[in-house]
Amino acid sequence: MATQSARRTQAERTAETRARIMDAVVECIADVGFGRATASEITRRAGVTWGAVQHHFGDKDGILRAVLEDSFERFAERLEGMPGTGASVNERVDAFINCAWSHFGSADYQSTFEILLQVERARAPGDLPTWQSGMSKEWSRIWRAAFADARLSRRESLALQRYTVSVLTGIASMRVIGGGGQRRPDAELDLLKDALSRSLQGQA
Amino acid sequence: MATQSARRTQAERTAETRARIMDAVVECIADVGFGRATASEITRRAGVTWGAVQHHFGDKDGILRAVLEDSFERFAERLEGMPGTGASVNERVDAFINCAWSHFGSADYQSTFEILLQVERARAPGDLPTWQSGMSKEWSRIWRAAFADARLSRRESLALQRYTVSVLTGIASMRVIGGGGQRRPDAELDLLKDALSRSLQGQA
DNA sequence: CCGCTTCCATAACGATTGCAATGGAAACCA
DNA sequence: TGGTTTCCATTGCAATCGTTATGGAAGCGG
Repeated sequence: MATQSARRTQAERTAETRARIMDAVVECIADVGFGRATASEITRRAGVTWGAVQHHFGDKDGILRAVLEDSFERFAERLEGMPGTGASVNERVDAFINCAWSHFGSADYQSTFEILLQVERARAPGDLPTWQSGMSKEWSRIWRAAFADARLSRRESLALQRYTVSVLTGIASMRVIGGGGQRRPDAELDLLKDALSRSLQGQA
Repeated sequence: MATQSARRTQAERTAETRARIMDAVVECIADVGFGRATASEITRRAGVTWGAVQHHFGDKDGILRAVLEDSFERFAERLEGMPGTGASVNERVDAFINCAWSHFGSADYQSTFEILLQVERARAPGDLPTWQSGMSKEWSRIWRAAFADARLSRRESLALQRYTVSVLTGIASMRVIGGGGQRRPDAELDLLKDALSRSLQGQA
């Protein structure tokens, strides 16, 4: 099978190697945690050597940043298909949260989250926070598009957005530190949806 | 000054050395992040040598666990002084969340949280999750004492508790990965309080 | 078919890590 | 006051980390 590997274009080889390395990083962190996701462990899982990593990503921080950007990108793509102002507020909230949770609740995001924490703590004081530079703008744009008809001040809207992100992040975090959170946090998500629907409809 | 140090009881020496080491761990993680909180950096900040750490805590994991336990303990103590069922639900919710946030929002908790993530990922599959073994019981007991009069099923009560912890954890997490969160998240906390008050009073 | 570039494996390197072993000073107990 | 225990500094070590330098194989353009 796949003995075509003797005949592949450079672009194909590059794409596959990059994907294998990035997948290995995510899988490795998910399995043994960030602290034990060493360079040798990553290369072992990816089935490549460190030379390959060096060629494509430069150094270890390079892979981590690439994984983060990839995660942000796929999240933004996922959010694109949100229903417009045609549907009811409740329906839009439901779709939005479900979609967002399909990202925050994914196994991959647990790894991304650990990378995010680690990279963020190593950030130079002058640089923009990783979340803000990578995700905040997309998130905010899509949010405004989905809930453009809500009668909220800019301040109120931002607070709601921050609350949403915080809750999703928190539920995801608890799955890590709380351990056995294989259970789907439907109750928590429902509480979040209620709060959103109520606030977006101006019910103080 | 403090040349009294030539005359101190063993218990005093022990207490001070332990406190200095644990404080150094927290301070170190808060400053440079868990990844760079190495043994030498910790001992440098504490003004002791590794021998002292080894004597009191055994190994590095020992310090981390001690810091976690200490954090849990102080949190439980803080929660003890909650008003009983005399006050109104709104007042109790307000006091409870303010008190809980004074823990989750503290600078120390950021370090604790990073330790928690790291230790949890290194946990053996059979062991209890750190949060559950260290904090869940106390939390649940105090919660039930504070809101004993709420007409909620056990399932609903647990969901509310989990939601509360998730939101607080999430807000705290966003301060780390979002960077500039020196701002007090009053708006988010208000949204949480509203959800709690409403649910505890049975307003579907 | 052949130079050239891209891609990746191999094999070292220096720096750090956390830990074990030993020794001595201070505090306690009699 | 002398023996014992507690406390902690020192030193050395094995392991491992991430990185760099170099060489060769695979695809590409002429």
